Amino acid sequence: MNARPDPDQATPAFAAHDHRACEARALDEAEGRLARQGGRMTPVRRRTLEILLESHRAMGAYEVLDRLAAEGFGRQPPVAYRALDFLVEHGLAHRLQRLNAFAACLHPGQDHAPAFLICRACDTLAELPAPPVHAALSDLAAETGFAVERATIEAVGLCPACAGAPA
Amino acid sequence: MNARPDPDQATPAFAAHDHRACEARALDEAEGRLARQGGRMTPVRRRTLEILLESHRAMGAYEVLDRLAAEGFGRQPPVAYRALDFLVEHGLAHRLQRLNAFAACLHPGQDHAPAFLICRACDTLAELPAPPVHAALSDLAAETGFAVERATIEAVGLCPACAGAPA
DNA sequence: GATTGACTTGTTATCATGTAACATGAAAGG
DNA sequence: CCTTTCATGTTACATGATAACAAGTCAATC
Repeated sequence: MNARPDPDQATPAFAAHDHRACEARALDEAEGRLARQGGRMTPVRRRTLEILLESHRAMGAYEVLDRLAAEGFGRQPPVAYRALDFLVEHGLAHRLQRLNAFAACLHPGQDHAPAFLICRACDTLAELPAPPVHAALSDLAAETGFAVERATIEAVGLCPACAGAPA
Repeated sequence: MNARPDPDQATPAFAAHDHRACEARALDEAEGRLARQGGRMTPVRRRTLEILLESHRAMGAYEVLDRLAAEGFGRQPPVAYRALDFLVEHGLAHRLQRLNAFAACLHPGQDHAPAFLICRACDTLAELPAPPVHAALSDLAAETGFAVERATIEAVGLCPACAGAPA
């Protein structure tokens, strides 16, 4: 129930902190991680990670690309996408995803706190009422002082049918 | 603990069911809802909803657009987007969102079950370790027989700073 | 130290997704 | 009938993402 554990561990992003150190530590860990995993930390990749680390914000690939181009790296989309993909693959960055797709609502009217289950084999989508999950999320967020207004909860996996009969 | 409550209420999407009835019921409820809310159920909108209801799948806007165009409606993107937005606004469809953006990972190495908190005012993003939320989601999913492999949990709201000093 | 092979970077071209801005058309209300 | 409002349609563009290919780098071996 301690809302502020070791700041080095929990890094709330909202709290005031020594960002320079925060950045340096992440870069440091990255180097170590890559050394152990055999990945190569090249200039573009390092710079890309630094750019991402500058702010506690999610950035679009093209925003990153602009920065890279301004510093003499290639100005074509693949340059940024490749560096970003590399970082994600090695656990150094996250991709915040969106499906950009629509589905009919099967529970209109009921109070809405849905979660979505998407089968990666047959693309079937199930909408579940998920108040407990939303509650768990809101509680966690509240510990950092964040007020959740809307939440997106999507799971990818295998539906019973596809799990039973893998193609 | 009943894995199969009233099928009319829980509609698992994965279970065998009378889809014709399922579709009809949703359309029916939609009409009622719009009548109460004052929304207008026009031909494009109705057709769009029907298309979405045909399958338990999420569809891309351009996929819907192709269908609409083939049936004599406009063939420009806004036609589909407007109909879909309308349905979403009136609670008749969901938009499965993802941010399509990147952020540096602040907890590399730790076992990863993160949730993201995105402040809508300052765009600051916090990454939280959220095993309880993932656990709650997996438990819920397991009740339908779905095996979660990856989950995306994103919350939009106000960070403490922006909540305290609303611009 | 030359050669090979894997990997990285860069390019061009194209596709997919989403929106802004404006013109026309139908419908409800006075 | 006229006005206001909302729906539909268009063109044009912004943004996000990838395929396919050419060239450079680097380490390891022969």
